[in-house]
Order: sequence, then C-alpha cells, then structure tokens
Amino acid sequence: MSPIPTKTRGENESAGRSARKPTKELIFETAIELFSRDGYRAVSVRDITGVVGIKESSLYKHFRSKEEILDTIFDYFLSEMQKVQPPPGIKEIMGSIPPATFLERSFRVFLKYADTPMMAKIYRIIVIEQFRNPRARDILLGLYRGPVEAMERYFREAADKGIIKEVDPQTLAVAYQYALHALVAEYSILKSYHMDTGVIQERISNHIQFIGNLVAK
Amino acid sequence: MSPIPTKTRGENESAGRSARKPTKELIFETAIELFSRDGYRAVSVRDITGVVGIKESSLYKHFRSKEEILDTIFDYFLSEMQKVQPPPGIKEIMGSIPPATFLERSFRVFLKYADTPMMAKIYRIIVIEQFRNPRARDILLGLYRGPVEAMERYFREAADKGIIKEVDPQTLAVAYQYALHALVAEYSILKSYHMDTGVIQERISNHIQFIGNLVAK
DNA sequence: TGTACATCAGTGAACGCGCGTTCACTGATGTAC
DNA sequence: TGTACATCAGTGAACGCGCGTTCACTGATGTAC
Repeated sequence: MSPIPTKTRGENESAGRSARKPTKELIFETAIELFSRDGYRAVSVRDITGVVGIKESSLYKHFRSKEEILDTIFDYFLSEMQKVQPPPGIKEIMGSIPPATFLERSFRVFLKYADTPMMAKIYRIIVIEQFRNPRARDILLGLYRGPVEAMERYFREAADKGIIKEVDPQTLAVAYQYALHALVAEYSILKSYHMDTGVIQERISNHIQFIGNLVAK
Repeated sequence: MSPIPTKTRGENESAGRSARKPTKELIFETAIELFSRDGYRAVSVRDITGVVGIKESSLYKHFRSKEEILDTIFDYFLSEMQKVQPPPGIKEIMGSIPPATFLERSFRVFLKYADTPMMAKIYRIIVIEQFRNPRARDILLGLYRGPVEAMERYFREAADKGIIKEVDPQTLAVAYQYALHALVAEYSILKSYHMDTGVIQERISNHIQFIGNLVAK
C-alpha cells in the first residue's frame, strides 16, 4: 500500500494535456526535494506551497501538519526498501555462481530500488535528521545492520555448502557491507553536489570484486 | 594557534573558586552542544545565550554573527584533526611490528584526538550540515579520502619492503578505511543516543585484526 | 434532463510567536600620569 | 596614592521578518432523485 494515494474524487486521469499530478503528490515530492537540500527545520510550509503553487493554508487539506509530511516520506522510504531483500531466488542460484557475481547481483538489486532520484533524496533527509529524529535514526541503523546480517547469512550458508572459503562470516560481512555503506555515503554527497562520481563508482566495483575473489575457492 | 583565544584583558586565571570560563569559550562550547543535537538552523542565538546566561545582544561582542560561530567550530575541528597524521615515527617502526599492530596503533592515535566529547559533537554537526554547507562537505570528504590515502601509502611501502603480502594497496585501503569510517559513524549515532556501543566496538577491533592478519606474511 | 444537496480543494486574513541583528547605554576594570 | 581617561563585556529595547497553524469562506464537481 503506497503511503501516497494518487486518486481522489474529481481527478480525471485521462485529462490529456491539462493533466496535473494530484496536489498531495506535488507537496510530497516538493517536500522531499527541499528537505533533502536544507533539512526539515530549515524548510517552511510557505517554501513548499510556494513551489507547488498553492496557498499555505491549502497544505493542511492534505497533511495534518508539517511533521506528517516527514512521516509520510519515511513511510515511503521503508516501503521501497522492503523490496530490496531478499534477493530473488537466492537459495537456488547461490551455489551455481561465483561469490563475486553473487555480490555484484545483490548490489544491483539494491541500486535498482535505492539509486532513484527520490530515494537518494530521502536518504539525505535521513542522514541530516539522524541525530534529532528517532525514526531517522532507526532507519539508518537498519541500513547499517540489515545488509550485514543478510550478507552474514549468505557467507555462512555458502561456506557450509563448501562453495566459498571458511572465513568468519560476520567478519567478512562487516568488512564487505560497512565499506560499501561508506562508499555509497560518499557517492551520495558527491551526487548531491553534482561532483564527479567516477572514482567512487570504480572503488565500489573494485571492492565488490575484491571481497568476492577473496572468498572464492 | 587555537581558533578560540582564551585569554583577554581583565581575566584572572588564578581567581580561584569564582573562576569562570571566558564567555567566548562558553558560547563556543554551548553552540557545539546545541548544533550537534538539532542542527545549525534549528538552534537560535537566544537558545545559545540562554544557556550561557547572557543576553542575546552580548553574543555579538564575541562573534560577528551566528554563522561565524559555526566557522570557528569547523576551524577548531580541522586544527585538531591535523594532529592525527602522520602517525609518529611511522617509517621507523613500520617494519618491526605486525600489520595488525600497526593498524591498531594508528587507530588509537585517531581515537585519541577524535573520540573526545567535543570532537564527537562537531563530527555530528558536520554530518548534519554536509548537504547544505560546502565547508562541512569538504571536511567530510577529507575524512573519507585522507585516511584511505594514508593507509594506501602504508600498504604500498610495506609491500615494497616485503613486510606484508602483495595485495593492491588501494583496494586494501578502501576495504579497510571505508568500513572503519562506517563503523565509526554507527558508533557515533549510538553514542549520541546513549545506546550500547559494545557490539560495534567489538566489530571495530575485529575488523582491524581481520585486515591486519589478511596481509600478514 | 434538471435541480438540490454534499463534498472538498483552495483562499485570504489573521493568530501568537520566535528569528538574527542593531544600537545607544551602563558600569566595571586597566592604564597613564 | 589619586585622578582622568580608554576599553569593552554586558544590557534592554526595538527593528523587520518569517514561522506553523486556524478559520470562515468560495466555488467547482459529483451524486441522488
């Protein structure tokens, strides 16, 4: 269930050239854009409604408060992130491909959902708000721990089945995923300032290959 | 040269029981405390002066503007961070100790300067402001790249001297330092919310040992 | 097909409040003679 | 030792401005009969 219902009474989806996104969606997207640039506190309701093209009082027809917009944004992020795991058909293909290929494939699944303009912006909001907003904190802690646990399970099972070398699965998962996390975090800064991301993308591919080959038999 | 001069005319350092920190220092420390909790924008000049115990107009006797306080905070962070590198006597001891010990020792030097209450708080400010403030961004990018470069040099030289295995030094440095960066970032969140940091500290020690042993001959 | 009614997005004005900064001032302290 | 002056941290009041939210309203649209 999407946290942003897009259809309400009176909207004509087939309106053609004059079609315009529902106002609630415009508020939602504008808030993400502005919050991700300046942080929740620095963006005013008037900033948002000014971009959307409505008066500030109209915003309250769609959201009960400014805080509710932020909550809706976090809801959306979580619902998208749920799609990342589990990697589809992990059990079946695990034994038949080299670990580097498995890691690569898993990372591409992650990118598919996480490397969209909207998710990138929400990630920035979470980073900005992590010390102030407990929900942002919990989401970010989940982004640290979830992938490590998932990768630890993979390394353990793959080692048990004799597919990869016997290395402590948690140690390996930590070295792999925490590094990946920081690499993605740097990528996120660079992208938000439109700086060159070539070097960091190279480092990411390289790291995936390195850990994959490290455990390959 | 400290960005916060602590002595001015009229201050009596040996004043005994009635001694009080210079107001400029109190403003500086209070601003760090509040900015690190809520972010620069969310903290008002009145918030700061209220804690310090002066009127808001008095703040402008010490800082030209609210923004100048933030700049002074960044100055302080950079001047402290300069002390971290280079690890003292790196060249001499490099060959005589196992790589895991070298990494451990380097990390302890980092902790000595970075894991103080004040530096931890400034780090949080930098994280919060990274997408909005170009100085915060540059400092954070330096925290990603500086240590990687330093460790790359170590791995390269150590490999050249036959002290460690021949692994691509940059790949190794990336796996080592980026993971460490993310581990420290998670440690930072946990500490700011007074949550348990035992698990993450264990992971840090473990990671240092893992990479150290990985390249040991 | 025509009419009465319900729904609801959007409006305009206002609310109490806090923002960063300025400015003429006070009064304590240090310095020069 | 006493006096005149300079320095400067701190004050109190005010500035123009923007904040999140409320509220009675308008007017377009869909629904029921």
